[in-house]
Amino acid sequence: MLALSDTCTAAITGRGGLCACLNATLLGRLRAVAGDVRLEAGEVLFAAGSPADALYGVRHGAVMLCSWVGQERRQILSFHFSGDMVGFAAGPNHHATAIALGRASLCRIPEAEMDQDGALRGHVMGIVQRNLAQSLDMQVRLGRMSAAERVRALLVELHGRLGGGHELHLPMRIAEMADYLGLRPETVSREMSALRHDGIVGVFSPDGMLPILRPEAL
Amino acid sequence: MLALSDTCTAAITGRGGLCACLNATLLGRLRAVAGDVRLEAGEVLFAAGSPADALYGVRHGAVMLCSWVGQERRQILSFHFSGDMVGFAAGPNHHATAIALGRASLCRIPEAEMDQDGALRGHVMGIVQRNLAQSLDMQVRLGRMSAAERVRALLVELHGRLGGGHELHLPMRIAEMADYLGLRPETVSREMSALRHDGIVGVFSPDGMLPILRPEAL
DNA sequence: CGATACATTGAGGAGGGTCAATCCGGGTGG
DNA sequence: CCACCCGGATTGACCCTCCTCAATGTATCG
Repeated sequence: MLALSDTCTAAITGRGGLCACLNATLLGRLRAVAGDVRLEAGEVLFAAGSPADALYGVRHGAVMLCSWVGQERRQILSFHFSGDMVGFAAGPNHHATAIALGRASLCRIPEAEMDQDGALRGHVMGIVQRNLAQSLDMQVRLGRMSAAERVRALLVELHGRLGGGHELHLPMRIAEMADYLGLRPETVSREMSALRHDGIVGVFSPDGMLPILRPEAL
Repeated sequence: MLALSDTCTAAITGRGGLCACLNATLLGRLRAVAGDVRLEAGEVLFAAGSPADALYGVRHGAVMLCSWVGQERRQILSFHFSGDMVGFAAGPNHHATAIALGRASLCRIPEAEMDQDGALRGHVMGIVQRNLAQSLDMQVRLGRMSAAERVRALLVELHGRLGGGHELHLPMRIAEMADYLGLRPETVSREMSALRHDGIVGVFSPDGMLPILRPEAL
């Protein structure tokens, strides 16, 4: 259980994950040191302030990175799905809290492993840069887009990251979408209703399924 | 002019800049390959879509990273002052435009140089991670803070980054602060007036000087 | 079948956007 | 030396988007 499972390799190899493009030697080294983490919905992977001593690769499920202003106002900084990495920190400690959105399994790569391998570092560098680009995108949405535009942008993003098609399985609730988009749940719900009335999406079923009737209209 | 000047070294060594903590050998190598860029106010360092083939270190002056929604709505993603680095991109091309806020001078380090040195790469990695943390902070501000809180947060940030004291030299106009904070210039001006009425700051003179009367009250 | 959790919808209010007038300092030209 | 102008900051009045609060609907679970 301490080695990267085959399913992990399959999952993490896709879409620019950590293990993609690594040669057999490196992959073997990683398998040898990677730990295994399993979380239930709502469980904390790491908390803000805790030591940042490992990177995590999402095998199955989804994880979100959260930050709080006071005790009440939550901002979700990012969603991480199968194949994504979480756990980067600028300093010795995490500045945000990572929480599982549903049942999730991840592999854990100790920080120390990074220091020993140049190719690995370079690879991780690319991932961090993509995370940065993603965060800058969010700055634009939060700073300059209307509620309707933000909801559409989220659906476009998730449609792309979760593999397109005419049905989208959203692993989060309306409340999480709202806290990601800097809106209230009621506002997100209203915008979703508007998209439904325009025939762009279908009904958002409680199990997270959202039919995308006209993907191009998003 | 193609070597890092002493003033550059002095500037970039501070506060986690690129050259800080590099040993003499590395610093020498960098001096040998670093180019020199001088910009007037409003000039473009690089544009969105142009090839990302170099990193830049700000010697003097200030640079901002901008993104546009349509042709009208501008979002300023970050400000970069003396000692900061700009130019990271997730792909082969820039996703945003870098513009000088006033007269600025920078050193230019070709991308190719990165690939040849592990220590250099590791150093740059730390800088990218700090940029990411900064961007995530902005997500929180833009998503969950009121206009008053955003303006105060900006002043706290600039007060810290521009070297504290009881007077702050802001290299940008109200319009740029607004586009950074996701607000309108009128709103920023109103909040600054409120801070002035509360005796926390003084009058914002046209040359960019802002007295900070009670730094602790921010 | 009630209880709970969440989505949805409605009504009303507030924060910040929009538009416009005024102010203010600096540069220019007579 | 002064009048004029120009760009940007400031302030006011009004309005709109989104928030707030509350009621209702709906699916899941004990």
